Amino acid sequence: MADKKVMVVDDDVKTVELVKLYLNRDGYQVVTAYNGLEALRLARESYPDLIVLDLMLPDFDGFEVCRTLRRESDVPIIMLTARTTDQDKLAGLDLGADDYVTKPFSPKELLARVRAVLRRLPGERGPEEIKIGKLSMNFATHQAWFGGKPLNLTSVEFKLLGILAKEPGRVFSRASLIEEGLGYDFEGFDRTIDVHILNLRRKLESDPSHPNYIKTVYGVGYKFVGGKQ
Amino acid sequence: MADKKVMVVDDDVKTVELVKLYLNRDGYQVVTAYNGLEALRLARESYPDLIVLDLMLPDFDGFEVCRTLRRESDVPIIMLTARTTDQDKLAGLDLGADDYVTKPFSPKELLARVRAVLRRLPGERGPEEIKIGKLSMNFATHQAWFGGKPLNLTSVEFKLLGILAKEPGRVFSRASLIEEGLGYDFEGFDRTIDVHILNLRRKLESDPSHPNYIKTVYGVGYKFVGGKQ
DNA sequence: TGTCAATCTCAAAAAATGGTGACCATGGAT
DNA sequence: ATCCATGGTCACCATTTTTTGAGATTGACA
Repeated sequence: MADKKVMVVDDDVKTVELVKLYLNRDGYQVVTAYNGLEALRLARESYPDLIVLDLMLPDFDGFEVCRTLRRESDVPIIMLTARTTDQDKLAGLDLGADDYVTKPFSPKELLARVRAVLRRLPGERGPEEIKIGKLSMNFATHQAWFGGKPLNLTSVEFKLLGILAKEPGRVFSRASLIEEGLGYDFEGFDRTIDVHILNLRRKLESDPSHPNYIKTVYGVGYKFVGGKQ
Repeated sequence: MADKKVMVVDDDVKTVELVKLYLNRDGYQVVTAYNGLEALRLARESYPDLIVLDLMLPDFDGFEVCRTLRRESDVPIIMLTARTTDQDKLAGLDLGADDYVTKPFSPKELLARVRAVLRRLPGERGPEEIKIGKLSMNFATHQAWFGGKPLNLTSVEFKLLGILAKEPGRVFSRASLIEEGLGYDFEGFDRTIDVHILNLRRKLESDPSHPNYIKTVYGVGYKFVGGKQ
């Protein structure tokens, strides 16, 4: 999944830095602006996937920026506001902001909302279902079938098979399977992958020692293929 | 947009004034009534676009008023009810109200619902009612039935079950259940979800330790399924 | 064919996960 | 004030999953 770009607009440098830190740590690319004019210019040239926009800006306020942006694109906007009265909240939503967070906010909450807004975006959730040869996987329900029969996979197995099956034929190194499947912070050995692959093979290959679907590419890694190949 | 007219009916003057204040401030025209008879008379002569109606009125109760009004027009009605006591009374009855707010309510919340009902924003509110297998839920009245029998759910339980049941089969992580059900600002642990699920199971599974409907997906989260699966 | 590293396999050890009862805090209702 | 429903937390346990270690096997290549 390509990194999403988030633009953070606030006149307070500390706030911007804090938000940027958290967003970066969660894998987002971040661009920053400290006033409305800069925000508009940057939005037009860097096409962020989402904008976190403070209501109070030195030149003209977030309302104005929000309205202008909305005339030009339908980029999701999360409003940041220190005001807490109901009118402001509702007015903010009316302007087309997708969500709002009142200051002071916890970075965790903002992060959660950023994720939620991006998740709700049409098409951003990736395919819910794939079908390659005899394998079908449904990522919404976490179910997989092979030749019509349900596979009883653990969550790691499901994740790994998903990574492989989403790009049939492509070879994934153990390192990249670990990163994507077990997380960047995984500290263990890459032998672990071997065992998961073994278990997967036992669940879907008729002869696990001579796999037809989950193939080893000697010295490189593993790949999934739809049929004999 | 032309000013919408909202009729507020409650025997408590303070409540009426508060609601009126907020509605006015948000650009609505407001007419008020303090008992059922007055409400009916006023509804017939002033044609409000929406009615906020207290369930407990001095002369005859909101049930009667609601039913009578509904016989004469399809004006949207938002019911105000006290939290637990009236909830039992509501069991099994279809009032025909469009939404339902429990006292004590924040003016902010009521305002949001008024706007939602009047604007009928597409997608803003899901379906008012769902039915999956033996489960039915009515989101307007906050009632749920299982196999025809009313479930006595707390508000968190109702919300969580609603999230699960709106997309049967879909697996929800504890994190997303927290975000959607308990709010983005929830600071607690995800074990809290487990306990709510436990309580839900006790209320609708015949054998809570071997659930047929609210299933655990080990290492991932929970899902609701209509029947055996 | 011999050699070495890569991979496979098994089973034990370790860790993660989820169910559940008990406890506490809060806030309404009585 | 007292009681009760609600929601949150904790700790213990059983179960399941994940990881590891060690030996067996396989593949590439001189």
